Amino acid sequence: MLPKDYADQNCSIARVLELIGERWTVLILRDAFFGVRRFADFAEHLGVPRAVLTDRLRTLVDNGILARRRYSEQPPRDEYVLTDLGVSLWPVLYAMSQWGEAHLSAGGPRRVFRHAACGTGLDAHGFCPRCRTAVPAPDVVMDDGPAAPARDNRVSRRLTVPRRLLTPLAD
Amino acid sequence: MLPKDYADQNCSIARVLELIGERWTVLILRDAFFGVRRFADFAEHLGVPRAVLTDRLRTLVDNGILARRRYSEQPPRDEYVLTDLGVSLWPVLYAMSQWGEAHLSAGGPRRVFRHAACGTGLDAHGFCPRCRTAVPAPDVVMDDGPAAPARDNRVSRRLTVPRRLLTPLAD
DNA sequence: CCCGGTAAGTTCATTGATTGAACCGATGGA
DNA sequence: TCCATCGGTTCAATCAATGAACTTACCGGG
Repeated sequence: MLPKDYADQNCSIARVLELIGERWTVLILRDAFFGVRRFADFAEHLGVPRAVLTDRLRTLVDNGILARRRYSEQPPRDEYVLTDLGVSLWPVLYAMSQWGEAHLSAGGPRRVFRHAACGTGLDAHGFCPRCRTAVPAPDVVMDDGPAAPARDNRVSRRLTVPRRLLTPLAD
Repeated sequence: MLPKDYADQNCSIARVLELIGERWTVLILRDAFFGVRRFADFAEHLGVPRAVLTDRLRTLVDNGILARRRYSEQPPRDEYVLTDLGVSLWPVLYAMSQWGEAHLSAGGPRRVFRHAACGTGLDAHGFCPRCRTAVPAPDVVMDDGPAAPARDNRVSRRLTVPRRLLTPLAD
């Protein structure tokens, strides 16, 4: 979105939008929750221009939402993983997902989310109805729903389900 | 943000972002929940360029999130109010607000939200801990928190608290 | 040694969006 | 008559996004 700042500094929603409100940023975070970590995988999966991806990853790292980690010294290679602060954004993403599934997806949900501990589907608020507890992102398992889309690119095919959130993509 | 579309059509989050992901849109919705309805009030409160406001309001109306209603025939004057579909976006806004208050606001929350029926503060998920129930936007009362900002413009001053969400601004 | 491939970027010209100031038309009030 | 309000539109200048090409470092094979 935006030149990114909102003068309307007083509101916490405006402050959040300054961190995650730019175009592509929320989709980058969604992919990070699903296990995408590498620059090339984000670029291929999202179709985002590489220059924009570079900028967004840098902003997220600067704000402590992602961490850049070296996973290979020779050759030098970095990956981007959600920090604890980043993981705590899950309720925002989940709320968007649920609204979209409820109001924009004819034929049922594309994806469903379950409590890893018991396998029960989460409710609209991210609670496990069986355990009567809020389920944080690391305890969520994602699976295909009845309206699951075709996996039409290499990254999508590596994004196998059922899959626990934050589990890195296999090669 | 953006040219507004995301080719990655398969994901419900991407679809939601196509509706509410452009710059300013979420802040327009926030104001609509707080009771702002008129073009001039949105423009003054947000500091958004009028041409952009026109475009965003039109997009939201076209997608059924806001409704345009005539509130005066002579002179002809329209206002913008949330539809039921728009009101159902509250959990998305609430999740953003809670994350911002928890992680970006030193000195406690700027705003607090209570269950209108019992006066109890809502938890991080929008539940009333006393009634053990999810609280929809029309049953939420907003109030100043310990870090409440100064009211530095005319619209802010008309945004009195405590205030039930969706209650229109008085003149 | 040379060639091809992968990963993670950078550069740059073109296109598109945002900004802010100015303008407009209808009405209402002093 | 003059000024103000409301709800916009218009337009030039600025800023951001796009996509293709290029770069650097390394690895593996022949």
